[in-house]
Amino acid sequence: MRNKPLSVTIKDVAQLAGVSSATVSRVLAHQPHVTEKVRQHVLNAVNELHYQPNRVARSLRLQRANILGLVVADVQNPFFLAIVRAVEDIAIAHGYAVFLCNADEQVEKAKMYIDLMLAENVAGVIIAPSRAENDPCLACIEAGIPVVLIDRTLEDAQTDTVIVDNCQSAFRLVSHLIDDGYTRIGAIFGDLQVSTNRERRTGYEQALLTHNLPCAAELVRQGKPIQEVGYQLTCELLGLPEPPQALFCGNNLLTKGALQALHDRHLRIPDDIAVGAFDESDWTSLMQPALTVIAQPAYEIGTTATEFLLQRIRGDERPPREVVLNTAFHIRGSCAHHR
Amino acid sequence: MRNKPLSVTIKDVAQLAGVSSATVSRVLAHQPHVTEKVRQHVLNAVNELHYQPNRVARSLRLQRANILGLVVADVQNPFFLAIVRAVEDIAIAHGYAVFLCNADEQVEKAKMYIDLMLAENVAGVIIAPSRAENDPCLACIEAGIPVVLIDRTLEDAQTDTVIVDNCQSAFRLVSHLIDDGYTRIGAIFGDLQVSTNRERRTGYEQALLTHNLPCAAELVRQGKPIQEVGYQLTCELLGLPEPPQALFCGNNLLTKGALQALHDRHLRIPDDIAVGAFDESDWTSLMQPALTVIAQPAYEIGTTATEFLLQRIRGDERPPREVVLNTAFHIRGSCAHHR
DNA sequence: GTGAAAGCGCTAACAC
DNA sequence: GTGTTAGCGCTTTCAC
Repeated sequence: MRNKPLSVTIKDVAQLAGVSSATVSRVLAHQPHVTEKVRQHVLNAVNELHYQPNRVARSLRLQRANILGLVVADVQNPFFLAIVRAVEDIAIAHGYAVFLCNADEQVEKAKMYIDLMLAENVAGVIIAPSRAENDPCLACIEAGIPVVLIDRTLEDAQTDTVIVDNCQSAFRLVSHLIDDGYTRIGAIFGDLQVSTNRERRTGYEQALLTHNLPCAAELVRQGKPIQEVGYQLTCELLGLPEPPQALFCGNNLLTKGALQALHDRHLRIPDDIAVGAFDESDWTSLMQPALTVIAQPAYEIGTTATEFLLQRIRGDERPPREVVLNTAFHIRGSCAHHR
Repeated sequence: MRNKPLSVTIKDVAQLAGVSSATVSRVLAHQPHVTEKVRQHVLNAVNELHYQPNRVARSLRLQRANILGLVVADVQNPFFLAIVRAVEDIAIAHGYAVFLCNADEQVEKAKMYIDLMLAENVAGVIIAPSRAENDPCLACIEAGIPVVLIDRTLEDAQTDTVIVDNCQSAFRLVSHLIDDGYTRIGAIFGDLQVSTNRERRTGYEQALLTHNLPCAAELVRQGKPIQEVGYQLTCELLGLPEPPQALFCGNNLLTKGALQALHDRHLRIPDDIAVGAFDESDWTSLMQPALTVIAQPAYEIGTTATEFLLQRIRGDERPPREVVLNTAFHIRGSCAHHR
């Protein structure tokens, strides 16, 4: 085993400053009742020794680490990645480290990570699950740790939630397609156990109904929100006796699969089939033509959630809040007037 | 403040099993010299109480947490993201959590994170910096913590390194362009302080020299490896009196900027200009035409580095190793026979 | 206003 | 083979 050089402890500082470790602790915690002179001595000693408090010891003593847990369903999804960055930015600014957990669409992995976070005494947790399984998250609430949910709601969890208006956003996009003259609009969604996907489908259906168009069950498909499934579901739609004129993709990974399918069949966008999708990605504007999308305020979701969490950690006992953030609608070349 | 319910400690287990906490510790550490009968009693108690060792207390006691630090230059870069996933997978399998730090191309941020990691007693660190600044990383080595560098080498740091053969890979790609008949090949690279970028440029130059082509200084540009800079550098090349027939992009973010620039000027690939690039991204095969790229074995870099790090943590004192992994060359539609 | 001392949960040296 | 105990570095009563 490598031998780690001993680091400078609070005792070293106390000794150099000629006070007790209790006093050093008080000074660093910005507590009152410390003489200004003593305070200066302590601060000088801290600087001289480059003292950095041992976060582990503090965690053990306080039974709470200055760490925020963050569980996302898939870090490779740019939507979640933007959230990760936001949470990190805010957390760091408040002296918290972030324990990032990539559940990777697996409930067992999420559970394992949450147990790990609890064992690390995290101060609070932000969870952005993609599945309906709620067990892991509830464990945190049971453990008395503040929890903020993002991206989707959870029926059995009464806790702060930050989401977007999925239904309204989907309604807007599909309505736009209808206004462009498309009447036969296919749609692919992620698992319907997830509130997000249910709401997006509802928005899709309501748009059709509002414009007196039929909701053909054959035009709506759902599956695991990954690229391969997007590819397959799109192939199914294209194989229909009467294939759709336009396609609504309910998630950015499904979108990638769908585009791959259209590409492989040499279908031109929007001439052969129009496309509108949920989620902005860095390649959506690079495409030829660029993709019409609903952009979620991912970064803002992250910052809002983190601020809520920090409030709870500080002891805020208000009843749970649900914040609904606005999406942005970017109309680009992937849909145009039909025919 | 919320009051956290008391968690079950090693003492509770000891009491239920009718042994001392030391024995429980021994059983859980898989130490020998424990009667099978006692062992069973302890394990039963552990299961019954759902005991989970407090990782914080263990860290404090051992002066070393079961946490691996991972510092990447930019998590939004798919290359680093793949590494993140790899490190996580291996670490978790060995009972380690991962403390992910996104340096975000900022040395100060990297330094701050590294201080934080040291204060958290991480067992070891994997660093994938994008800048030449080496200070933060050296702090770990000084602190006696095992360090594995990935993606690039660091002259003043004698420590394990996992990289790819950037020079050879660039040589291969540029040679391919030359074989296709392109003689005037522009190139854009990230900062030349970074070994990776220097090597890629060397490969580019050697390919030209080997094929008896001139190395025109005007055709080579470098800057911060971000999309905006890629855009700008490409515009500069296109603005030359005699613009390049082909473009070699030395990094995936530069590539995105370059493609955006070509797109904005309505240049067709490969008819107007051919493109070859470093790094596979999820959109490179989605493009029309798909992009010819050198794919780095990002996941393998991550797994290799993590395995090295775990060996060092276990006390391996071998001299530092440098592993060079192979890249893959995917020839696609973005370059074709010239004229 | 400051110090002494206990103790967070765990491991490892030392008894027996 | 198992128990007793000290102590990791910190915060926080409780004295004075």
